[in-house]
Amino acid sequence: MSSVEPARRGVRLPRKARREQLLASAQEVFVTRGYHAAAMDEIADRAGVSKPVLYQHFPSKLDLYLALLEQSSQDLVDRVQQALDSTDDNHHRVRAAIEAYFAFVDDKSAAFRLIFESDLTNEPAVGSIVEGTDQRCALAISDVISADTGLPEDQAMLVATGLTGMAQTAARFWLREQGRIPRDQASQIMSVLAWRGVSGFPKTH
Amino acid sequence: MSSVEPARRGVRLPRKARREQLLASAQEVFVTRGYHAAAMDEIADRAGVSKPVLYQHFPSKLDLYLALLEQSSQDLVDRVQQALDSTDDNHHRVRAAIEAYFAFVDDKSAAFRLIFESDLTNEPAVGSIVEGTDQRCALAISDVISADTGLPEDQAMLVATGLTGMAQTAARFWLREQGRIPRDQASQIMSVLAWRGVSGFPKTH
DNA sequence: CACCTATGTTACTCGCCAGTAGCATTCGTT
DNA sequence: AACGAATGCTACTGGCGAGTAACATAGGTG
Repeated sequence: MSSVEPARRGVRLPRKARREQLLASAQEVFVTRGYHAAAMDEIADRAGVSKPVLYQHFPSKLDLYLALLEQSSQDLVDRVQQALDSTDDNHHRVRAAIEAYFAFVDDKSAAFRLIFESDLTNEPAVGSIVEGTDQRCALAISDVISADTGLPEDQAMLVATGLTGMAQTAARFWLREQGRIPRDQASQIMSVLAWRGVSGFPKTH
Repeated sequence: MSSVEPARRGVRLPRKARREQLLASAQEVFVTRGYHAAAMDEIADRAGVSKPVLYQHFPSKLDLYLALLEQSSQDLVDRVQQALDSTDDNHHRVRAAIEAYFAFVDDKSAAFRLIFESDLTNEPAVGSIVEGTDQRCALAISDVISADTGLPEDQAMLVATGLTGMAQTAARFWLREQGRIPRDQASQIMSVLAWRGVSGFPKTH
């Protein structure tokens, strides 16, 4: 695992490559320590570089964090959107969307911690990204629900939000208990649960 | 609202009463600012008292926070347990348990922010309380599911955890959007969704 | 090869805030 | 009324960590 040991010092890198490396280091540190306990010195160290270099690439700790957060947010939203677009059978849609949450949580980058376990949600910029992520996923799901059931928008959005919460929580639980249940089976069970729930609402056509 | 304006200074209180008042002040501050942005000075101020007095009652900021966290954790677990004990009709159980989440989130103390939106989950003591809360609720639900369906324990726990996540997320969403859907109706919709989901698993008897 | 810019370093400052030392005041008790 | 214990206050320390000033060197280019 190259990601665990810090990079060697004294190696010069072109600006763009250094930036990418710094983002990777920052992601590891933020993900394991959280925002508050993460030290800019540690992030720099892990990239084999000193702190001022870090500040040549990012104006502040918050900006660095936001860059990573936005990236992870978009990643999740994309995964969910792709899952919904991957078929037009709603049963399969549910299956794919829930699997998307499991895959996101199972990603080795642990990016999900930034979104689902941020310790800076009181910072407005962070809060709005975190809430926005959930909202964008829920909106995509809600559109499908609205289109294929008689539920008014408000209620469809409530149901969709509940389902994202279910998927997220179940996926994180599965990750903690890894080994007891295979991923396929876990996400399958949750899909069955969710599908039985939503498929019972009145059809419009 | 007496809870908004700080208490008058210069009023002496017996130890026990002061402690309760400090806990109440701390709850307000932690809930609105989060752990990190909460200043011990502000907590003391809000109780109409100076900081050293606060330290006569609690040895550290963390201890103070933990005291509140444990209280809120127990509160939620109790509500869920009581909901499950309130009937032996599983349909009603689901309804009552989900309503418990909505009621907890709707409580004016906003205690739910401590549990569901803590910004100190990296502190082990805090993390274990927060996870433990979810786990204790899920366990209580899982027992019911296990007893009345053919699901093995692992899977029942997964389903139960997913349901707690759904209830929690939906309740918080409802709170943000307050006014658009009455609480009864919102928790009713989620109950229908959840009940259709779980009631489909094979019965043992 | 000499110069100049990119990249990088060491060693600070500066503000914030949890926690404390030492002193003042009220109030019940005798 | 006088004393002691409980309650409270002002004013500090000490450490941590984000952000910076000033200096150093590699390496491409004429």
